[in-house]
Amino acid sequence: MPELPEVEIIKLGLQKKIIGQRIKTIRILNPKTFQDSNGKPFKFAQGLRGQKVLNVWRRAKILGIDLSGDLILLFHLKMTGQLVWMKSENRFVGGHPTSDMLGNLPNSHTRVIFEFSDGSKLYFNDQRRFGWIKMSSKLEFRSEKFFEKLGPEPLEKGFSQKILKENLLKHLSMPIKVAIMDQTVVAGVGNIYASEALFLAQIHPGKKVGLLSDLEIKKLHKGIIKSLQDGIAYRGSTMTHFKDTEGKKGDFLSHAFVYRREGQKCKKCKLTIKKFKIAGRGTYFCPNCQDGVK
DNA sequence: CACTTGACCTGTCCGC
DNA sequence: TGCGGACAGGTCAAGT
Repeated sequence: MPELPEVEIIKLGLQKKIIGQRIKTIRILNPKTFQDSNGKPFKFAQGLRGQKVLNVWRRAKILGIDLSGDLILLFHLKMTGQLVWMKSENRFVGGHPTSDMLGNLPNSHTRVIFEFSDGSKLYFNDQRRFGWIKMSSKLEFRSEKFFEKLGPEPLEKGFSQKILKENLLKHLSMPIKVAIMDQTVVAGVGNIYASEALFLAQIHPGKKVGLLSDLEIKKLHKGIIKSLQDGIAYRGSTMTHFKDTEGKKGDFLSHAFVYRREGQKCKKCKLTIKKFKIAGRGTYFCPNCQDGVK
């Protein structure tokens, strides 16, 4: 599920809910999900007990929680991960869950449960079990190369056209869609927002990086930023799994130009949206609006 | 070295 | 109704 906008929505939700709370208990229902910094299942999660949540942050598609006691938790939700927060007694904020929301938790996909000092709980659910939580000390974290290779944050000032071009030029023969999903080129773009950004930039997803003009890179830079901002504004993309911290779906896909719109009319030119595969991933585009591979 | 494919998992949907 | 295959937000390691 989650690309940059979805993780951002979760970050904003958690900041409001858990900063200042202390961890009371942690239940690990799937040992593989909870790992040390080397990816080995963690055996000493009880070290978390009593630690206070100091901050919640995001880098690329990774969510971080800074704790007292020199500890850091990192979360990667991969395809189907969810972080859903509830007040005590498994009740949603705002009352009974609507059809947009989850049923009661834990469910069969709940892998880890954190309980906080006020009785609220944070459920890490993950149908496919690709997602992980890593725990390390701040000291260990600082010396880690974990984030070193990541490209720039596209919604921060450091993401200039110039940087995008420099990073793209390392991958001249790659289809542009694959290149912008490469986390070392730009951080946080995944399969949905890659298709959307390329539509906004009017570039065919299969066009080789080396064939892009400066104007196209300029439009792509804008398109990446715009699609991600819209993703956040509509509170993320839900195909089936993405939920925010209150269990609500995101609405971005009903505003998408191309993603999952195969056979439907282009919102700009009214011709038909097409789908094909690039590097094994479903890719959507408008053959009329997006420049071909010449 | 640059790039592509398969593996990791579970669930759903579609065609036969 | 059942069964096999393709596919689904991501990222590695292994292979070409």
